[in-house]
Amino acid sequence: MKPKNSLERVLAVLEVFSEERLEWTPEDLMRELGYSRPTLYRYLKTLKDAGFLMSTRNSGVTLGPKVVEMDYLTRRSDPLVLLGVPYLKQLTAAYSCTAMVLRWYGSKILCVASESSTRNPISSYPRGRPMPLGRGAIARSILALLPRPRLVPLIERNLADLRAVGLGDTADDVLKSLRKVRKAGFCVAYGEVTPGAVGIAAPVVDDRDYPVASVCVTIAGNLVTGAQIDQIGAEVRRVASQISADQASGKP
Amino acid sequence: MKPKNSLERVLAVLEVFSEERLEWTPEDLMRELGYSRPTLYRYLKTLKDAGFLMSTRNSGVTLGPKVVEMDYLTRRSDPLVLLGVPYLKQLTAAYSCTAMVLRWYGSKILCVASESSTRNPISSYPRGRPMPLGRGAIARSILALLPRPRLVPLIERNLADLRAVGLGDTADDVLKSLRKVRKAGFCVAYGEVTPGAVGIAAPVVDDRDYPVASVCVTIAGNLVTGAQIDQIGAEVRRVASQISADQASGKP
DNA sequence: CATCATAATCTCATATTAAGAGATTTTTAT
DNA sequence: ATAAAAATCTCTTAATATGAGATTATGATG
Repeated sequence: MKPKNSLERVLAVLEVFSEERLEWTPEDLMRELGYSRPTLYRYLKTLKDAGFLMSTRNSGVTLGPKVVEMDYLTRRSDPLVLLGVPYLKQLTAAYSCTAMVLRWYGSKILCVASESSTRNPISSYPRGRPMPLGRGAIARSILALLPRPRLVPLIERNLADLRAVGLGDTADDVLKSLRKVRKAGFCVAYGEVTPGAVGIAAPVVDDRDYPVASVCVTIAGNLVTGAQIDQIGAEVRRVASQISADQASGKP
Repeated sequence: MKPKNSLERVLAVLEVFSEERLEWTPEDLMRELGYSRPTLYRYLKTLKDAGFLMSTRNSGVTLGPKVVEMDYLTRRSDPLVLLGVPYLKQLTAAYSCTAMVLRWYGSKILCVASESSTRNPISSYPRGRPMPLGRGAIARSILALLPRPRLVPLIERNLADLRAVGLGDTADDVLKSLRKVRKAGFCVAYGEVTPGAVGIAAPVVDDRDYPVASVCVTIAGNLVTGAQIDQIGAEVRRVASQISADQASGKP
């Protein structure tokens, strides 16, 4: 997993930025990445000139405006966003809720589109914030479709969380639970990510039935009955499979 | 301006994506950038693995999810966003308008934060979309503070637009107009970017009085009188200089 | 399902150029 | 004005990025 060529080494600089560490000094970067002083400064200069990084007043660096510009372009080009948003609007029109499309990439779940019809949306996962793998309907709707060899290590890495939300004590139990999710075609979770919020999610798949995203409706728990949840679930599943089909056929 | 080292050459791949061209085929990239087939594919592989690009179904590439993730981090780290948003909320609470902070970077103006208190905001420039340099209060509020040698080529490149909005016929006339803007400390424009919308903008500067951003209030023209515009202008100027001060002192 | 067309990867010799130690210059703080 | 810290420069050497062409995947089509 260690960067080999100089291309990967430059990009590795951008990898170290995280919610926990939004700003880095050259000194710390040298230590973290093991680059020599001239090399690191060369990299930083290149990345700053391209707008990926910018300097802070304390001679540190942060992510820069080029990122903002590219994200705007992503909003206009990502097929899941373009296809998804109209459906999300349908869902938020029908229910007082937050509706989202979340991408499965690397081993992360990332919100890419979000619509709300409630005054103060309860979701704490806006566009771009990675979601936990071990909690919530979204994660499970995706995990349920992963091939076993890919799935097992992920389960093991998140077993504590998965256990906490009652998916089973052992990895095998979790696998069994996920098989049920797979069969149902959607997944419901009560307050696992946000207290008081019910999550209802269904997977979006590519032409090989591999999961690429999830559609999720988040709604205040005290607003819905069990029957309504089933109804919403069916609708979310419909939307997700619709997006899957649109996507596979190159709709937009 | 041509990329020299391999670092810049990889990053140049990301530069070709624009609102006009959101998807590229390897073939077109080879032609556009002049890279050989193996080299280009090597670059694409690296960028895809890092999540900066992703493949489309027609064997093309688009910007990828890593961009989305980084933008989220940018929203949490950019001092102008962090400092600016509370002020923007003040402004939108006081008037029925859209209030924004826009960065000056490269030779572009980029919205980085935006708040609205109107039902259907009229602004067509959301976060990440570059604004034209020759039109609007925002552009002028920034141009007015640029040192002459930096400014003149920009004026010449945008003279058609600048003339169209009545800034003057020659570059010299434009310079004179900008001097007035500089003196006033804020700038007003009527429907230059969006028909029917009045833009009121003031510059944010660094500790050397170099412009780094602009604060702008956009409001429907039929909602405000001349006197109110002056009042808003004073307030926008106050906010901009407040952000400038906060920023220079490392407030957040 | 075989065949063809297109897309992507591989091989390998060579020239290019990244890298780093250490010195030097520039910037910032006091 | 002076010291401390930050950033850049120089130059040699080893490392590696490059591209022509061949090869292998992948996908489309009848």
